[in-house]
Amino acid sequence: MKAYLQTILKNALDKISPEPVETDIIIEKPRTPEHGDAATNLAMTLAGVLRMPPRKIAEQLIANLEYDSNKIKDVEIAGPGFINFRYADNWIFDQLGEVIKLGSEYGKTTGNAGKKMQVEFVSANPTGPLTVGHGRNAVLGDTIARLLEWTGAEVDREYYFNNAGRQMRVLGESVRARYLQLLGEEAELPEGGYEGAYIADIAETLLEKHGDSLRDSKPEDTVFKQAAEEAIFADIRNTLDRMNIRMNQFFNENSLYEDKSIEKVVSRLREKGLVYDKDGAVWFKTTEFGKEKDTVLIKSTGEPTYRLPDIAYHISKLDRGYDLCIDIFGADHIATYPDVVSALKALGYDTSRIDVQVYQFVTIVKDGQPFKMSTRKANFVTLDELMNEVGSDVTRFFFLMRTPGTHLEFDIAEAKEAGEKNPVFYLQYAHARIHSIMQKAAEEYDMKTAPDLSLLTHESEIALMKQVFQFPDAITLASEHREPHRLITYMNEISGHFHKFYHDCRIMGEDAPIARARIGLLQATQTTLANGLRILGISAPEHM
RNA sequence: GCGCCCGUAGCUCAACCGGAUAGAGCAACUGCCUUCUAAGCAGUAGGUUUCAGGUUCGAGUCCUGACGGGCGUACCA
Repeated sequence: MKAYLQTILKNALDKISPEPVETDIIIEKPRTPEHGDAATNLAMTLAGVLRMPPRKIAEQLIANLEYDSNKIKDVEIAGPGFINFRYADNWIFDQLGEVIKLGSEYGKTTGNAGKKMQVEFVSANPTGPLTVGHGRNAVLGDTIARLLEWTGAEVDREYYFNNAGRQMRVLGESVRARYLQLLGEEAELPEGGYEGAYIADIAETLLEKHGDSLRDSKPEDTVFKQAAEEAIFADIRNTLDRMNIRMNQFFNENSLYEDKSIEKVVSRLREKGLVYDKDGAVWFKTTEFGKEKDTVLIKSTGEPTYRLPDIAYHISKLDRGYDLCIDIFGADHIATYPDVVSALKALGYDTSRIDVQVYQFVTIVKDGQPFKMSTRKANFVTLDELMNEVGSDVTRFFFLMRTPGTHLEFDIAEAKEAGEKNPVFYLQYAHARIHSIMQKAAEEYDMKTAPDLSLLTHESEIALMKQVFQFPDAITLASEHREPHRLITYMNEISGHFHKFYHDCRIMGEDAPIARARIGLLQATQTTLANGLRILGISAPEHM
């Protein structure tokens, strides 16, 4: 419908304008029902270009507007120059029939059909369990991937990690210390070691597996680190699994060293004259790209900084042929990606294929106080703990319901108490209620007969139908902005319209034709709710 | 110091490239279950969108400055 309105408006515009006008035609759903079902501000945006008052332009547009009366019932000028449209009844009923027919496919669009995309997210190094601090990243990345899938794209979910750095070395040494302690030896955690109880657990399984044969091990022996990495990754995968997140690939930073891509990046940049040696280190001329200082790529110790593998990693992504690569980054990475983009651009890559989404940090509030988390010091609330308390639906919903760009306050106590008050239940309850009615109705009415949907004339029925039709637009909007909360806003609205309808209109006890028509509307609504919840990765329960 | 992000009801947050009367939930108050799930519905109250200017037909949204908060600004990741 949106596209249809844009087309007929464009045609009308071509007729009244002496010269072709290039402009985006914006169709919005007005806030208040009195302003119709759809509206455009086209006449107002054109006032400057055409040098005419907006209302005058609107009049001419309408005079030249050719539309199908089976789709549009009414067009009017309102306010300072808005053009408001009202949908024809026939169109509404036809659409509802379509929704019922499409079922679990309803809402899928083709905007990104044929495109291969990748979302990289979580990407926490395996030094400890996933905490609520990782939660926002994990849920945003997965849901954005789902949204893109619904717009037709083929999407890979990738987890990037590094198991070779100093962090991991300290992790291994921490496990070794705990292992020796279990053997009764005097052993201390290394400087900055990991204090969490999970380290001792890993040491214990090593003891069961190897007995005391590792007593004479050296700190640099990798058996401890490997055991830790395996155990922690198993834990992380399990946590992600509980949240309905399944990665397609875990990408090890180390492979970029093994296949020499790191070296190649440096030599390629050097060829371009963007790299030089100074004080034993290798520098990247970021001043060429407007930065105040150049940046070190390889330290004088010979160890690269994280930027270098980051560049090589993004080259790998682009070389793998993705049309679009989305990075989900916390605000702490905000300063790093411009260097990556600069390097890629300098090497001739099309950086429009890279899309960095930065979300703001979550402030954890515990016992009424801001709570600073540290994996090393084992000051954290894990996602598993949170899910044990409130389940994965509430966990996902909580991280999705707010704009990624604003700070989010996460009060542990509040989340745990959420229980019946949680807004996710508002959506799920609507779904469960419909299921319950449908079951009862199936006993009473013949569900096989085709419903006469034109019997749906109640104010609440009309409002609900129109809300159902907004679903594909809501998905498109959320996926284009990479903002899942926009879909949640929509889901809240449709749930509200359903609950109102439920209150105003009955099924059971009504005459068969009207009951049958309402069941059709319920079916479409339930489909929409179920599909929306599926995109959000939240269950659509049949009973509550 | 400099850069990026944020500031909306008592609290947590919406507001679709700048559009019509800034909306929800929680908390408070008032009604609605002998009838399909009251985890619901209807209503009342709550706002100088942090502040001061500017841009224009129109600003919560864009620009400048101030104030407040977060994050960067490493040969840490």
